[in-house]
Amino acid sequence: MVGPPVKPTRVQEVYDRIRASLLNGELEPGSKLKIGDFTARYGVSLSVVREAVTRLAGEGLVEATPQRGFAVATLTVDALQDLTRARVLIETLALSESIKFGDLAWESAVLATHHTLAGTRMTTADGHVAPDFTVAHRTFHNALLAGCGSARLEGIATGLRDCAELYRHWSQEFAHEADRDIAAEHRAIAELTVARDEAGATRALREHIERTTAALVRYVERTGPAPTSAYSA
Amino acid sequence: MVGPPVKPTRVQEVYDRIRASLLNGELEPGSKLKIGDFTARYGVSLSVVREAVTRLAGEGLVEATPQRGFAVATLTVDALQDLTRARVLIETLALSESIKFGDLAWESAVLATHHTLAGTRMTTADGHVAPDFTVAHRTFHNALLAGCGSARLEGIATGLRDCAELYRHWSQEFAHEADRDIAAEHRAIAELTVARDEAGATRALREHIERTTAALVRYVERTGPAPTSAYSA
DNA sequence: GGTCAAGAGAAAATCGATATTAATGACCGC
DNA sequence: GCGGTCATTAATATCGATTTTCTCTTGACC
Repeated sequence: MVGPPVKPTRVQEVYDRIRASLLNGELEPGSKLKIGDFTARYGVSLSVVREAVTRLAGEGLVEATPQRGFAVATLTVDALQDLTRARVLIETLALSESIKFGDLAWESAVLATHHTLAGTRMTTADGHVAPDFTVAHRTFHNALLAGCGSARLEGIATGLRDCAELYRHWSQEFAHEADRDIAAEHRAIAELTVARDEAGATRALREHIERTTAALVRYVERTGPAPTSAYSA
Repeated sequence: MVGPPVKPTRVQEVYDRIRASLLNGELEPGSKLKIGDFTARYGVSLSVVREAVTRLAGEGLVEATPQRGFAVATLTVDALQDLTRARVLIETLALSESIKFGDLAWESAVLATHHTLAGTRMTTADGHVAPDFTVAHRTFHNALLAGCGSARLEGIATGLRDCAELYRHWSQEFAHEADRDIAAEHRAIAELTVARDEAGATRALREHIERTTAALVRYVERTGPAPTSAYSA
């Protein structure tokens, strides 16, 4: 009888905070993560920050280069397209499985999370991405795949999505996708999914993901090959 | 002009060695990984071992429990079946993509690695799994998926396979699968793959994976719920 | 004018010690 | 005699200092 520990360890706290910063777009892709800065900001020792960042590197949110430290994952157009391809393949796979095996509770969750998403404004008054929206968006997409019945598959899909999320912020800040009706895309995905239309739902999801990438590519190509990579020179 | 670092860091060395030990079945699933032991064995400091093990935990080869240290990943029957399902879905997906998009070099590599595998004895004189075979086996399976054109997808598949590899040793040591002709399975997979028979090849791969799991399940059920988990009590 | 090399400075990697926390077993009360 | 409580012990988590490695600047040389 051992409950999951009640008191989070320092590493866990720091990990959570840095991760949130990354996903909120508070750190520029490609920029160096100086361990020293974080020790000061969070009032912990090198080791703690180091371990937290090492974990993030394992998830692919951060790039680790021996002897040269850590940097927020950079994204070249090539890498972005590989990421997108992997996401499309794996997320549509998970969605197919969900549609095949998902139960009523899953269906209900899809509807509920979509309703929440639909009722959340995407941008704040000053034009930034609303934190609420980010959360609702992720929750909705997670719900879609939650019926697949495989914790591993779900985890993999979520990990890939988080990698992409790193950059979604940057594209949305700069390349307002005026020509998209994102709400409609979400609605279509939700409706086709609960209607158990496997082909339709996966197609809608694929297009949704690919449109987001297209916007990202436009952004990356306009900004240059992403803020200086740790290597590239 | 920055080449990949020539001199491996201590963490990297320790990481590699522990990882190899895990994959070679030198550490019993579920057993605790005492940091202190490793510092003595490898002549490095706590921090180094800790970081190496943290990385392994990120890959799923090791379980980390706050305040209670690290243990070799345990495998319940449930978790094993989830792992298998994820592997089947993702490896067959990657194989399909390979068959669709793989080029001549990929085809050649499949044939070459299969030939090597076919020419390598599985067990040593004393009945253990031959290290050569383990390497050849992994190389072959990697080659199958290498044509999929997505480094990410390939990496994910490899990661899942490594997780399973952790236990393959234990099943093979104890449950000699007399009723299987593993060589024939590999041959079928290789032939169907180079023949670009997508349905056939993926079916053969799926059955190959599922047969291995069946043997593992027999082993786990016979041995009990795997050598005492860090939790379970 | 440009290239390359030496040196100062900054950052990462590693270490050994300290503070916390969990596991172990003896001890006491019921 | 049994269950529970409290010291003891072992291992983890954290820290701050030291060593090693890279980076950037400066200046000599081609």
